[in-house]
Amino acid sequence: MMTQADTRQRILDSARALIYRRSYADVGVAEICAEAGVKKGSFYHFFPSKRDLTLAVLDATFADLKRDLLDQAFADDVPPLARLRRFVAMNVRLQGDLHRETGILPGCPFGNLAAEQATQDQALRTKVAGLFGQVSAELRTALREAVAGGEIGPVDSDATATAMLAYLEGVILLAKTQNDPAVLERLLPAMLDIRIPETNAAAP
Amino acid sequence: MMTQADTRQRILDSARALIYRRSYADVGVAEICAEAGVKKGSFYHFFPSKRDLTLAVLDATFADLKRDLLDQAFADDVPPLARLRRFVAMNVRLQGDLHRETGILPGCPFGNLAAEQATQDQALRTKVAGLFGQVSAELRTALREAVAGGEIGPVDSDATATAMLAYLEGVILLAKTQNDPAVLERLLPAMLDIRIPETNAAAP
DNA sequence: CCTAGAGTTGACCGACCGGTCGACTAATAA
DNA sequence: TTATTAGTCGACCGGTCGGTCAACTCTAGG
Repeated sequence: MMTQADTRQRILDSARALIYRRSYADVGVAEICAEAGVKKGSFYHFFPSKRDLTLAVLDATFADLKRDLLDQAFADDVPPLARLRRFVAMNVRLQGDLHRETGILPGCPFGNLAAEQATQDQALRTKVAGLFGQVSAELRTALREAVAGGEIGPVDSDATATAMLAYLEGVILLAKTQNDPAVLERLLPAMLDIRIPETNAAAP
Repeated sequence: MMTQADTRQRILDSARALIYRRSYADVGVAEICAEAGVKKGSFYHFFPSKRDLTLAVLDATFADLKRDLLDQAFADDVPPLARLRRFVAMNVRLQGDLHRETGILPGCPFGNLAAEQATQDQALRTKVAGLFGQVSAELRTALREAVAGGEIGPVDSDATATAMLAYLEGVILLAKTQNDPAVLERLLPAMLDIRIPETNAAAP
């Protein structure tokens, strides 16, 4: 058959789409296999468990996110603050496109999984925590460069970056709850104004 | 027996605790019944379905939240901004206490459910959306009074209230992902600085 | 005292869960 | 040619899922 050894990839793709549009617990191995046109025996040839598959899905999702969103938004062809604006605009557009195409606003694949599984599966929790860390690192770099370039005053770039990520996640969650991309359009630009000042740890 | 007609309440309490510490999908009716010391048949005497039980759980959770958190934080014994500060402090303390007692940071019961079920169950989604609306209404009132009293400059109090709620949800989600209440302590106070200005819809 | 209905019980349902396994096929390497 | 091995397949596992049901007990009202 023309279906060579990309079986693993098809499983990965199906799982990613299904879990993203629904949830981890609500999508079974059997359904993933059916979508991928693969039998269950083959599934367990490539992945030792549904959990391990999900870990791989997270990595694949982040790889695409980095290529299509982070690397584009934070490219240094514009000043740091403009990169942040671009990042906001791309997030708004992304969820808006998804909503227009599917009728649902699926939210953030990482946030969704964390909310669902963080208290039950430490491996999934720490994996998501690591990916969040990579996103906030991009924000932090942009913030540092904005401070260094005098675009903004001094801030705790680490805390501010995390706060911006938190705000992004929260706005996306609210938009998902209302199934309305307009929430993102109205609220997300305020992410750019978040500032957490440095704590001067200067003891007497 | 002394277990009179509070059966319904025991089911409600067990379900609430289990779903909050784990997730909607991972907690089964059988487990809820076992915790409540009730047989499955009795469960379905009081609730037509697991979904309807969850709707009731959400209402009960919000009722307690309103009594123990919203009514306390937004009492008018202090100026509006001080109420917001109190609201922040109470949220930080609440999640911190939960983490200290159980070792896990369970996050927001509404946000968790929305992230898990918003794309699959419209009744649950709109229910959570309504509860979020009630929380942001409290924030909005405080903001309006802060503006009216001159504590802060003019803002779009509706958008700002929603943005504050989004930030709260996002910070709680990040803290849950890292299972670390320190995230809340460090980031949540910045909620008070969020401002979304009015859009002057003045057409020419 | 009798009846009606609320509440309780536990056995039971079909479907599905994540995961296993041994038989098989096809390609590769010695 | 033969031995090895990665990949495929589908039947199968015990357990659990949400939900049903007929029979039962208890209690309040007439």
